[in-house]
Amino acid sequence: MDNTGTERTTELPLLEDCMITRQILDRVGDKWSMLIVVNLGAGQLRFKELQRRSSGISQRMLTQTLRHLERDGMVWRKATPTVPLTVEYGLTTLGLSLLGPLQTLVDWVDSNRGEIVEARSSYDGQQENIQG
Amino acid sequence: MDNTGTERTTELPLLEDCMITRQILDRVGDKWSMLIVVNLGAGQLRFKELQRRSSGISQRMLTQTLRHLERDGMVWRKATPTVPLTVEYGLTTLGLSLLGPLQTLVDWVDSNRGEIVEARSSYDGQQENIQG
DNA sequence: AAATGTGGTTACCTCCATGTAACTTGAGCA
DNA sequence: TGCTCAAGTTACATGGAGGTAACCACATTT
Repeated sequence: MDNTGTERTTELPLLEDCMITRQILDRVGDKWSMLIVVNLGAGQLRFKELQRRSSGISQRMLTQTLRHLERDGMVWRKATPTVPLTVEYGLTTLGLSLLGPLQTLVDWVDSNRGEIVEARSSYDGQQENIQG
Repeated sequence: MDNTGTERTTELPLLEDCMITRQILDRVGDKWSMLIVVNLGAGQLRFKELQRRSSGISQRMLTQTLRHLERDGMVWRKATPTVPLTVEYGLTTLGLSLLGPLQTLVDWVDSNRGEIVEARSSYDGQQENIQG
């Protein structure tokens, strides 16, 4: 209900929505976000434990990914001022609700991995024949 | 279970599968693939028509994205040697089967866009207070 | 004094996805 | 002679995602 300047209640919703959708899907499609969400799906975790379970991620990328997810309201962060510092991360209601759609996609990949791999070999084989 | 070199039928499926899953999700998450798949979802299209419907994509990226999707067995290509050349693109059975999971994800984003945008504003507001 | 552990930040570098623009092919058409 | 079309290919430039490694603060342990 906040109109900047003159009323624009239902104006060009498609273009802006499309951009936001793309931004969000970019997040879903980035290298670590989905892994983090899935890893937090089982329950809250501390930073180091989360890093251990997300094999290969660096501190820098874990922090960055968590910040992005926190900004988007998928993940909460709770720091306890013990020594050393204790920080817990977990999924918000929003984050939890993403697990379903995500799982649908992962299941699809699992079901079709064979066919995709086969298609790739087949395609690459063709290319060999065409090129040198 | 560890045979290096000899028979390896169901060996370390997790690691390799995980990588392939990631590769495929990377494709899903790239800038144009999903748009192309959705645009082809309604039926086969010629190159230029597909480009027109995928607002903003360049010839180069359209070709590249289509090649990737073709390689993964999602899209078929049929060139007819007319003059000028006529090329039709469409979704394979595999590509069509992806539409469902994709739609699930897009629907989730549509349902939660408001909450995400709000979370972002809120988060950015906090940051302003903390930083200068 | 020095190492350890947690949860970061910062500087720096590299590679790749993407963008822009020019060129190609081959027939038709002016 | 040159322009146009479709469907690309190629060369070149660039931004940003991601990686590496060093640094920090603080208290405890060795």
